[in-house]
Amino acid sequence: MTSADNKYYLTTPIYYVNFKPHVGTSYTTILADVTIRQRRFLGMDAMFLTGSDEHSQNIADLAAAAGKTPLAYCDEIIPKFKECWAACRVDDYRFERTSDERHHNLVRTFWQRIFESGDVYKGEYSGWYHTSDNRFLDEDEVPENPETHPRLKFITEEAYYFRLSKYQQWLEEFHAANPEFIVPDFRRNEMLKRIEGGLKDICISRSGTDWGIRLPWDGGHVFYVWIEALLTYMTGSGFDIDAFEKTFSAGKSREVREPLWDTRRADLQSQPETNYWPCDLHLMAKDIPWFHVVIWPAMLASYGAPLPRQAFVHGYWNFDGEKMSKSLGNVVDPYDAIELVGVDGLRYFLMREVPLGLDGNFNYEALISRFNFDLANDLGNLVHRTVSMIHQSFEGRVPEVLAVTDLDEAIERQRRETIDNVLEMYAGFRYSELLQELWALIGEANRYIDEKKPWEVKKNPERRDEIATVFNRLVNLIRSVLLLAAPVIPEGASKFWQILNLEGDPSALTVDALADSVSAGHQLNPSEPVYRRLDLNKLRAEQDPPEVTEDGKKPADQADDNQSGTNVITIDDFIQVQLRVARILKAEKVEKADKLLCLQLDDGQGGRQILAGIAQWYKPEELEGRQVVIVANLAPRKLRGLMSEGMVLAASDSEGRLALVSPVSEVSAGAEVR
RNA sequence: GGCUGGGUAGCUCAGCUGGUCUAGAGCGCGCGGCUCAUAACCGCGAGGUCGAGGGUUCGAGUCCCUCCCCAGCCA
Repeated sequence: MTSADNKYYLTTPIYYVNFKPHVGTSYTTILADVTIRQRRFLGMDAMFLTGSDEHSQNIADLAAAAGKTPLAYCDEIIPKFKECWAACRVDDYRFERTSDERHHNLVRTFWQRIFESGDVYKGEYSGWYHTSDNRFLDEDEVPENPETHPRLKFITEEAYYFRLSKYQQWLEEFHAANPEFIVPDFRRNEMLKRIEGGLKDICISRSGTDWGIRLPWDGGHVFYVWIEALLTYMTGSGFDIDAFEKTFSAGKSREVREPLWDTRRADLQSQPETNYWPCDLHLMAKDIPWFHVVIWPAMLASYGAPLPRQAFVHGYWNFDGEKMSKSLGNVVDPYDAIELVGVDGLRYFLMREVPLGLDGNFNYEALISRFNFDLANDLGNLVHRTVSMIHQSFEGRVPEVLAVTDLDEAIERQRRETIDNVLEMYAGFRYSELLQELWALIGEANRYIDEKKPWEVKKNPERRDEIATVFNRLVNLIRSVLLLAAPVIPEGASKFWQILNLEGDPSALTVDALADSVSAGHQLNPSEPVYRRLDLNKLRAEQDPPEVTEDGKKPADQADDNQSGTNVITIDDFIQVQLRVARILKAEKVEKADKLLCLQLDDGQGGRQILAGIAQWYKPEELEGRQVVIVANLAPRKLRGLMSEGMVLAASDSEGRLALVSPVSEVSAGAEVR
């Protein structure tokens, strides 16, 4: 790329604003943000556009139901999107609304030219219209009794059509000449097959509604949403269509740029009014590539504007293997994830979990595991142990490289290779692979520490030079990792950067910084954990609603009983249950639960709280001071909003009588029961 | 129904044009080591008929054929 081609412009789809964002839209937006951050790191003038698609019939309907104008309705929801992006650490973008006047102007001018060129004609359309998908259904999509469907309306109307069919051959040539246009390639193949299958002209207007942009040549019609919404990509790029029209008329545009897809930014320097256009990348989920790789290029070809360079089609997010849907109630709210593992945790998970273009599976256990293992243990602990040791043995100053061994050279070599590989993977949007590559280096660094045992410097001062080298290598390795990972984990990268007491912020630096290194004698700040690992068991307990099992009755457990038909267990099984004696310090009834008592116990290990279903048999006051036997290693869980960390043993007979189990004579609290 | 891509350790998946794959990684599990560190880190183990069957080849997760199952796109 030449310096004239230093701009990088990408778009997310402009979202329907009829509900707040969920992980799916957050994913696309984070994908955009990571890409933009990385292109800026490469020194590019990178910009991304997102926005709102407001002219759909179903927004008009929702607004009407709420007694508002569609515009006012959107005004209220849009801030929710912006807040969510801020929470995801996506904060530098342009937001374009289809209701924006600048956009309306562009749409009118754009289509007026196409209309005049003869690619638009008047026809009639009738069919079943889906009011929330905002499109007419194809014949074969119409359900059995469409009249009973709440969102379907039969509509016959005069309409204008765009001659998409005319562009079939052109589209085939375009895609043949631009094999990288659609990523990943299995999506490309799907689209190519459909194009080969033939193209129908598409309806571009609707009548009978006021909500939308009027056709400049026929005020009785409004543009069909998709047809104008795609153009926000141009509006948002700063494309000045009026200026462009002038140079176009002067013969400066199309003629010097055939074929249209050969346009480089350098060619456009005589036309600064194009601004960030043409787009370098359109990001989208797998439901809408048809619009972006077929209709959109054909529209641009008809108009005569430079074409976008690439479209990246990603998959959907499932939840626990099931489709996420509002009716199933399993739609993941990004705020929930952020609350648990922070922004970096969410961003890292989303980027790490999905290979190029495939569907992803979201579940909280996986989210937490990734956070704990990769961010807290591998990366976080690597920085923490390294910095801590440098403080202990080298007064917090990065030592000099003195004696260099094979191992030191090997780790340095891997550091360099990783940099090259990761940069290449960023270029191809291979985020999951790249994070694996980066974490392989982190793993290598942890191994390096274990092999070099730098803590021994205290006992073996003669190893001081050798160990000095180890720390120098480690600090520089960590620094490289932070620079490369910053687009994905901007928050943590910045905090680690501060611990290393480095200047600026890794997100604000560029590739050149990878060639620099920390000089010997550089003073580090004290370390503290940046990512704190979460206790999965505790969280799991808090999530489980109590409901059943609090009366102590055990449902037949089919999973474990099928070994030999009996209930015999081995000593190994038994030993796993940790039984201890504990003294009841305090007992009180739990509100709104007639069986439960909340017990405070001295278990000889600092005390704990257990909820027991014994209220019908024991009064709180007669329990205080008593010794009982508890299961000490039972996973904690929440009952009636209170934590229960274990279980108190009690015997119950066939007549339902219940008696607590106690040692026959006093023993010290915490005594093991065997 | 057509087209495309898959079925590899308990789970999630790597394995390009056939031979360092006598089949790998991460997680989980088991055992061991270390102690600088966020109960973190490091090492070892699993004996997986690489969906089933047949074929090509000196040699096949890796190529060909048939079948079964799953996913995507289209009709």
